[in-house]
Amino acid sequence: MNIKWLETFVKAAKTENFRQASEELFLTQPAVTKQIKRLEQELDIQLFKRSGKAVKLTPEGTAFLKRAEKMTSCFQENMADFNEWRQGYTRTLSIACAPQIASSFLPELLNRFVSQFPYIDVYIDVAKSYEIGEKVSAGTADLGLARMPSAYMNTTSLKVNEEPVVLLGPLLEGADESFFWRITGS
Amino acid sequence: MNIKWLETFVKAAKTENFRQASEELFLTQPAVTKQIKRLEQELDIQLFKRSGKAVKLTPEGTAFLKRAEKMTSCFQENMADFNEWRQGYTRTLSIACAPQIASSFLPELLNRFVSQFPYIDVYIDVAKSYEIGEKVSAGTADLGLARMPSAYMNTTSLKVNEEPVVLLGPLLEGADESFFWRITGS
DNA sequence: TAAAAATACTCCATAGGTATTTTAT
DNA sequence: ATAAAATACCTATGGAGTATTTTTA
Repeated sequence: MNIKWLETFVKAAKTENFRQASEELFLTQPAVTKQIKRLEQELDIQLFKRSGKAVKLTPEGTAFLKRAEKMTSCFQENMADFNEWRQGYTRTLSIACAPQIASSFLPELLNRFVSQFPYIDVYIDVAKSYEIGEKVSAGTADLGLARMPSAYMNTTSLKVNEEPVVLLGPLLEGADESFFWRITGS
Repeated sequence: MNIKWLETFVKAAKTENFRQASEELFLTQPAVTKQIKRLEQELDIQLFKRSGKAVKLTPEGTAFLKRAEKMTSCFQENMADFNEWRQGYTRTLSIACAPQIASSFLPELLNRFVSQFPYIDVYIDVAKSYEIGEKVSAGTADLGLARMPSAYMNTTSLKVNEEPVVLLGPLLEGADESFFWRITGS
C-alpha cells in the first residue's frame, strides 16, 4: 500500500473528477485511473461508480474517504514533525578560534566533541585573537576559543584549560623549581 | 512512500537485526536491507549505523522510529476500522416469501430495493404461507411477505400492498360495476 | 460533438527472490 | 569459522508516460 494512492484517492474523491485531480496532483489522467484501480484491487472494493464519462463515489468509497483522510493527514503530520525535529537536530556549531589554540588545545577538544556528538557539524574559523570576542558577540561564531576573556558585554567567558609553561635552558646539575624562583627573582 | 517500508523499519529498528526482522515479516534478509535503503534514500537520512555484521539505530533512526510507529499504527487502525465498517455494511437481507407474492408483487419491490440499496445482497426464500411467520419468528428470515398477518407474538405485521381482484365473465353489453353488485347480491 | 474515463502500449524503476561475497565476532 | 549484512543478478510487476478508443451528457 502506497501513501500516494491514498493521497490520490482523497483528491479524486473530493473532486469526483479524475482529470481535475490529476492536474492538482501533477499527474496524467491515466495515472490517476490506475492508482485508483490498484487501490480498489488491494482493498478488494469498488470505490467509484463509473458511468463512462462521469465518476462517483460509492457508499464504500465515502466510508473509505474518511479513513483515508485520517491516514494521509497522520502521515503528513508525522513526516513534518520529523523534518522539524531533524532541522533542529543536525545543526552546525561554528567555533572562532585563535591560531595558537587551533594548533594545540583544539584538536583534542574537537576529537572528544565529535565522538560525543557525531551528528553535529563543527566549523572552525581560525581568527585573530582580538576578532574572537567580536565574532561571538556578533553571532558570526557560536563559540570562541581565545587566550583572554572577551570584553564584549553580551558574551560570557569561561576558563576551560590551563597550559604549563616550561623554562628551557642549558643542562645544569641540580636544577629544580627552587632554582627557577631564584633566577627569576620572584 | 510505501507503508510496508515503515512496517519493516519499525520491526528492524526494534530488533536491530535484519535477519530476525525478515523472518518475522516473512521476507528474506536482502529484502529487508533494500527496503531500509529505499526508506533511507527517500528520507535522505541514515537510519541505521552499519558495522559489517551488526546494525544499530542512529539517533535519527531513533527519532524516526517514534513517528514511524505512529504512522503504521494509525494506518493499521484505520484499515481495521474500515474493514469492520465494511462487514457490517455489506450484509444480506433474507426475505421469506409466499409463492404467489414471489411471482407478482415481489419482483417490482425487489427492483426498487436493489436500486436504492445496491450494496445489500438480498436472498429470497420462497416458502409455504404458513411457514412465513414461523421463519421470521425464528430469525431464519429477516422479513416475510405473506397474504395474512403473522400470529407470532414476537413479530410485527404491516400491510404493504393491496391488489385489485377482477371479475372475469363472458362479453356483455353495458357491464359496469353496478352490474357486479347486482349479480353478487351484496 | 465535446469532455471525461478507460485502454493499449512502451519504458524504466521497483520489489522480491536466490546465490554469493564481505565483514566482524 | 560463523553468522549477519551487503551485493550481484534475475524476473515479474508496478507506475508513469503518450496515443487512442469508448462513452455519455
